[in-house]
Amino acid sequence: MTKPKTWTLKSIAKELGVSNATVSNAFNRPDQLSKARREEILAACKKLGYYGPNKAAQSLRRGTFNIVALVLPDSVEYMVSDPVASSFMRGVSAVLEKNGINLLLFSGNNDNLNSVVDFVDGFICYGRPRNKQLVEQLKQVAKHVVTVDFNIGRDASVNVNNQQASFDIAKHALQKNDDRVAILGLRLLDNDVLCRVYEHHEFEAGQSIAHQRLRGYHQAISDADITLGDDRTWNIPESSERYASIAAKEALSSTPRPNVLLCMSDLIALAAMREALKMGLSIPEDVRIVGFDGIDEGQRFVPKLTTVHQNSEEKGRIAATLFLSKEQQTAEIDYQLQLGQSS
Amino acid sequence: MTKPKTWTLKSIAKELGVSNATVSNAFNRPDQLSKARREEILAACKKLGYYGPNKAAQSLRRGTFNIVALVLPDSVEYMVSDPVASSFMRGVSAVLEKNGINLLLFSGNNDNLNSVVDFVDGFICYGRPRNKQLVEQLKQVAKHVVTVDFNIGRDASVNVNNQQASFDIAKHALQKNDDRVAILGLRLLDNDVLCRVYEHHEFEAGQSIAHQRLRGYHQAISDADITLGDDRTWNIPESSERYASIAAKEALSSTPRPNVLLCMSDLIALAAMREALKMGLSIPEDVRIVGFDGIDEGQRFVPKLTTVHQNSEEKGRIAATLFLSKEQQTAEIDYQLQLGQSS
DNA sequence: ACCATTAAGTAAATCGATTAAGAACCTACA
DNA sequence: TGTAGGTTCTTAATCGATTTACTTAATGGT
Repeated sequence: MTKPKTWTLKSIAKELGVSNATVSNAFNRPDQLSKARREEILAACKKLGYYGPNKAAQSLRRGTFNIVALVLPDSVEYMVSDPVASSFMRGVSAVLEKNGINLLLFSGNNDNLNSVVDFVDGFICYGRPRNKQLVEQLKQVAKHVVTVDFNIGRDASVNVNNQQASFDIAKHALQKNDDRVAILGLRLLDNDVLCRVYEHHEFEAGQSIAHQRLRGYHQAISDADITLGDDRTWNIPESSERYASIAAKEALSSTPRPNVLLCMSDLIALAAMREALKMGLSIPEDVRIVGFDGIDEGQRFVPKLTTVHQNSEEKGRIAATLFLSKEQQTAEIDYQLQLGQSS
Repeated sequence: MTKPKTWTLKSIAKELGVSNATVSNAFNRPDQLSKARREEILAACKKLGYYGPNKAAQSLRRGTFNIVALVLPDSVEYMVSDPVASSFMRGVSAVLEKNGINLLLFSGNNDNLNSVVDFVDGFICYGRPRNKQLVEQLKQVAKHVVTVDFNIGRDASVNVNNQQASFDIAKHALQKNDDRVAILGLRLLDNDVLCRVYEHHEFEAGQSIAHQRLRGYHQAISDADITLGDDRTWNIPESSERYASIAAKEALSSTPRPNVLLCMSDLIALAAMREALKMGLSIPEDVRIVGFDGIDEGQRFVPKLTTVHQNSEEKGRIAATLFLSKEQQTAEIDYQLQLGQSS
């Protein structure tokens, strides 16, 4: 009788009276045995109920897994709630699904990549994970990594052309050469401190998103024949309402009071708008404010935010494609200026 | 010198001059070695950059993976687009994340569970997968399976109390004992055929969702002293616009023309409403129509659909909890009648 | 001083596969 | 007939761990 247990390559081979290798080859390398032999084996396996080599063992041996971990900025919960993030995920999954690759959701709140690193082929990392240890680990991990919307200086990344987009949006906001510009920057510095930034030289060659955007702003400012004061740039350590409000308040109270605020995220821009309105300023008459991202709330706000909007789903598709190609490169995605009444 | 390669349990053991088993025990079974030894080993590993046993190998040996596959009814794409599905996912992920379990998304379009079965602990299956082969495989697979919103007669499942909910919604729709009732059933039969169903006896003990709902309807009908004709029940093989429209048209043209339509899904109910309006009937004056599910479109439709609404996020939490408990049971989740103008 | 326990650590089998190297056979050509 | 070349299949090492059964040493009771 046939054995009652669940079949393994070994037991099947013994049952059929051939070697392990032959069964393995029947499934994986048709050129290694005669066609007749192969079909005979495959048929027998089917009949006995052996559905092919165990994937876990196969993966261990081969070192490939057909799984990619999607590292989320925050909890999985956040990811499916946020429409921008959802459409990114839609793009990623469409490409992976077509290639028979499975998607593992990995929360950015985890503090250790190690819990998954041993059974995935690599990582697609959507935005900077909340837990900073993860970032450090991603820099070091010996697998392919594609980052989206941020850089860690390795493998591939997908970004909007930050410099160009920032240039465009700044250009739109600037109107006269006596405009008084201030910049509310996001993560210009490595340390987590909210402060004014006086020294700009070090940013000129920086590859971080913030530095790219800063260069776009600078270029537009210089194109408009405006001189940017040494003390007109703020660094906000994270995209939170609290920090943004403090920085915005400080900027709007500074002398000379800015009439153009270039903000590196919509969240910052919205906080700035709230502060400005609270101070009795009118937008855009007294101060023009522009953001970056294109979040929904910006479009619902009164006045509607002028910002840079990106195609998230395409971003997902590109990230996944880039991952599969295993190439080291930086891809750029399209963006559109979304013109509101805030500038 | 320390070896330059990536560490394995074996190489670490050799380096430290202890056996494989001792290193393994240091990580997994503290009681198997002295505290001093253990701390010494752990410290040395940390120093050398060995972050613990390889998870893939560990999983192969142990047969546990800390991954559960979420089987989606359709593509991943669909899942993140649909708000009800998204909130279900949110519930699932919240519970799993808390337990250190990873979530693998598995499309219901796949035709083979085998591509993942070897490296997951089991399956949470949200609704009947589009690909029917998957259902067959789920019935047979030697891992824990929790099904949601449908039954395959094994392990655990999460459902609304279909019979009670159907009873309630039918009760609400029925008003006088001369009401002429028709039932638009979903998957009452195994075969994929759109037809009238004349014989009800076989359904009385059936455990499928459809049979449970049917019993609820019957109970309400009999409570209202109404006699349901032998030819007043339709079977719709799948929840699609096309089938639903055909059945609805047929039911609304039958004699005596029904003035109450009990529909087993919102999609069916909406199709029925469209057909009724197309036929010049007014709702609810000429015909009262109720659905089941609580999808958004039903609430936007004019007249607003009366239906049964469920708490999807809680459903997700319960499904995950049930999965983790590995118990074999059926859980019920709350529901509310959502009263519109369609009845 | 003797034997029974207990603690600490090790050797080796095992999980389920892949694959390089080589054996056995067959064909064909000089 | 001897040998080069090509098929076809097998042997055995390997991936990176866990765990049972066993050895050895230390402890304790009488």
